[in-house]
Amino acid sequence: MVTIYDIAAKANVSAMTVSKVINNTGRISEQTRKRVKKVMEELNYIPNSNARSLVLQQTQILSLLITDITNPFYTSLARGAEDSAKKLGYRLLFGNSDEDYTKEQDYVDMILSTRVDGVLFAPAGDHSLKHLEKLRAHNIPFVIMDRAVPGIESDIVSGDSKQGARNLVEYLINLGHRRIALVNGSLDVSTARLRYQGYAEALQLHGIALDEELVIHKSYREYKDEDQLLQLLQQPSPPTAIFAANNFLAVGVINALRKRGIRVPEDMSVVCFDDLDLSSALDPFLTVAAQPAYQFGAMGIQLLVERIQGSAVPESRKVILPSELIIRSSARTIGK
Amino acid sequence: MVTIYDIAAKANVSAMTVSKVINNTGRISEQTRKRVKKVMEELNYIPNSNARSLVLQQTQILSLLITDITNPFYTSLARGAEDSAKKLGYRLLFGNSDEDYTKEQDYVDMILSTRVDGVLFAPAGDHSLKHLEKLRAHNIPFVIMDRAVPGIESDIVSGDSKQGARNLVEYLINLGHRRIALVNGSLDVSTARLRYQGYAEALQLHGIALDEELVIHKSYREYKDEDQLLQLLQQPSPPTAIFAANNFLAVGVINALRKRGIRVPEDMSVVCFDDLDLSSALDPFLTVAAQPAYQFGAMGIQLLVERIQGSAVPESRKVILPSELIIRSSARTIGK
DNA sequence: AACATTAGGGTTATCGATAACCCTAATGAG
DNA sequence: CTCATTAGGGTTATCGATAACCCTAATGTT
Repeated sequence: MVTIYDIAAKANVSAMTVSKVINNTGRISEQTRKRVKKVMEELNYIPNSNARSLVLQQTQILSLLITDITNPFYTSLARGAEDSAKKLGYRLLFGNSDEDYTKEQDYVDMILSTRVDGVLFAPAGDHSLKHLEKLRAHNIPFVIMDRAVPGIESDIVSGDSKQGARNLVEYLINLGHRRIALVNGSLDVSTARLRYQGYAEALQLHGIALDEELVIHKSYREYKDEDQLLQLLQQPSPPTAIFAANNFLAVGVINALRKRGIRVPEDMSVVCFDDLDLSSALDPFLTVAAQPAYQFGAMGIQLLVERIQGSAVPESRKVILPSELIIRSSARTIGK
Repeated sequence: MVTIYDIAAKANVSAMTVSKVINNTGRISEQTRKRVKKVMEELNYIPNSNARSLVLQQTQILSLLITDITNPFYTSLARGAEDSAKKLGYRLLFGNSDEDYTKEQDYVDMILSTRVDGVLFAPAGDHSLKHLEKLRAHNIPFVIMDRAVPGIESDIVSGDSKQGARNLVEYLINLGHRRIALVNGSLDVSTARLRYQGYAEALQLHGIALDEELVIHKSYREYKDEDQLLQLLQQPSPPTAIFAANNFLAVGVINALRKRGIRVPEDMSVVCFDDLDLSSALDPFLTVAAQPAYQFGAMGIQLLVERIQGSAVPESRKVILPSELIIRSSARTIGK
């Protein structure tokens, strides 16, 4: 690999002069500058960012840790983050924890040893606390995405899970549904708790008793376990509608229903949080509370960079992006 | 940040001893080793991989450059690559070129300056040649994914686009279709050329003349331009079936058709390359030639690491993964 | 004319870790 | 008892780039 010393030798200057040309600092005559630049091109010089980072104590790299790269919500978020990072002059190091705390821990160590300038962190859940504390202990700025983690104060960009859930459930109630089931994510994820609360509030507001028999808490990703769903349906007074707490759960629920010959929406209404992008483009079927995932990422990077550059207020900032109720055809009036 | 010198001072040894403990090299007594390790934990030491990379001349980082992070094909591929990289002890630096040569170039420079050990490269198209040549000029090993680039010899993992296309078109022919349109990607992408060839061969094999009026070449991502499609349909002898060269194009085509009140598959059959994952899980509708995207990534990393570690044969290796024809309901027998 | 500036560039130390080599006391061999 | 080994660890130089400071000749000032 060619280094600034190679350039220096060939251009008959010192390495420092080359460095000054590269960074546009110091006093260099136009003549010398041109000569150096020409040699740089001839030798195909590419600066070594490891060496640079070592002395500058900064890398111009941000890390984005998401929990599921196959989920459209996170890939849209990633694109928002990437575009925003690029605009601000940062590179992005992606990580994918697969909703797995062990993988998440590995990534945190990797992040620390890479000395990234900051982290956009979508936590797997409440137990991510110690990973965030580790980042903080090492003074790495971070912004939390999507899921709040009790016990940690920080900038965060999230959706309005409670309100979104309320909107969906009220929509179902307005269609005449009274027995509404909730297929939720794990309760150690903040969004799952809030969606549960929104669900409960909507019911209460309309004088409907919350029946815990109608609520399942599993994981946002285990959308293939059908046993619990079966139990749900075999109750004396089964639900007429199901609120799935995210897109993957909705797909799992609908698949399971169809396998049993239960049609959606004819026999069962289904709504969910998060849109499906391509799916919905192909077939506008699922009624959802869609979140502006791209904005999540773009906004997150912006907050993060402000934090890194010290231009942010000292207090932590909470950005809550509203979700949009998109009514399609997976739910219908009860009885008809 | 804590360095090995801090550890050394507190443990009353030299920095070199700490380094030896970390890397398990040299001769260190069990007693000293334990003492050093204890101090490392107390101080929460994390090695600086930039410093390490500088002297070792290797980073343990691989780069994965894809062309569209919102396409399920590439996200599955990314997961395969990630799992495989992790297993082999490498970190993964993602990049997303958005099918844009300029972005791709930026990423190549970034990759070079990061001094990654190797690159898994999904090229935007034929003009990626100069980017690959640049990598080669700098002696960075790479494996090409999905799309071959004329003019460059290298390891490559790709699908069998020609065969997959033939299968799809023959399937349509067997259903009785004779007027079959092709909505293709840009011809400066190898897979688009091969899918076109497969399409042509299938027609020829069955004695059907290829009518260029039925062929559109656009981009794999511009699936929203409906004008050309309109022309296609307004011909004297319009097509009865459409072969879309990838999943996004299929979605665009179907949307455009529906907007005009043309039903799929009743009025028009549609098939395509690449599956839609979530969509297909929700609604097994599109008949597709599905590629094993996860294997693409996993296999790619494996080839790459073999290349890096010098355990590969000197000749470049071409891995071709077959696609699978999945028949669902977006195409039907003509006339019925 | 004498001194102060400044343009243009060079020297040296440093970031954190490791390779290559060196050193010393203790142990072993004969 | 004497010399050779070895266990255990330390010294020094190096990776590539930059910060901080230094140096010299030319230019400007009064």
